[in-house]
Amino acid sequence: MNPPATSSLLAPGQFERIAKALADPRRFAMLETISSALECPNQALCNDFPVSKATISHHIKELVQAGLIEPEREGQYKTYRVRQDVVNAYAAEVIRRVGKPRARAG
Amino acid sequence: MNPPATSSLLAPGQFERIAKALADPRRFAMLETISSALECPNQALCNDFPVSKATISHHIKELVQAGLIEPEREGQYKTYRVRQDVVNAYAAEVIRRVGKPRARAG
DNA sequence: TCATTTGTTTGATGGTTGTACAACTGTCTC
DNA sequence: GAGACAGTTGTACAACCATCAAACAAATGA
Repeated sequence: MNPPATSSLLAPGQFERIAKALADPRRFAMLETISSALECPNQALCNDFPVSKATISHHIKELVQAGLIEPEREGQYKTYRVRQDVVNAYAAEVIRRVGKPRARAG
Repeated sequence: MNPPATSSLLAPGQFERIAKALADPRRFAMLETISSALECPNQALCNDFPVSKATISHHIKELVQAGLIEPEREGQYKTYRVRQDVVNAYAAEVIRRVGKPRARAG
């Protein structure tokens, strides 16, 4: 029962999914673009990245499934927001797992 | 010690390399294993993971090239240590880039 | 030097993934 | 409903990658 501190935000398997989502440079750049605006319309991504809209949709899907961004419908359009708490939880989890010497459990 | 800024530790391109290195679950698990001991001999990895030594060598190489671990020769054997400063710098860089709303450059 | 142990490199292979094109769904306006 | 715009999905392909087996290299010990 005791939900531990920071990592409880990440569902099982989410850590790996995030790691994979962040691994592709283009996808990470898209995440940065989304992060650079409070609300990023999909079209902005189509303008900023020289890939087809299908590819953008694919990357967006990965980011959403990783829990890194949240889509918002605005009528015909779609915008996205970065889940900063998830990003922070991921970074914290990385540090917790490999960022400091493990306690000797002794 | 006062490790100055967090990201200056990462060389150009290292961020992407680290992201890719962390993306594979098995490789990350190896990094965890190395992190769990102050010095991890290669044999420990061979015992803990059901993959061939060639595969282990390959993953180790990736981790070294990403700057995440440092090899140490001990005569016939080899051990590894996690560069916690690099891990921390990576986590900090993730947060800096996408972990908080971008300043509006104002 | 030879044999053993440890780790690396090479070549091959099956799976994963980033990408595009085409077709589809959904929404808005008329 | 028709047409236009925005985004998704299916299919296909090329590049990448994790993996192994085998050959190779390096160090130890007899």
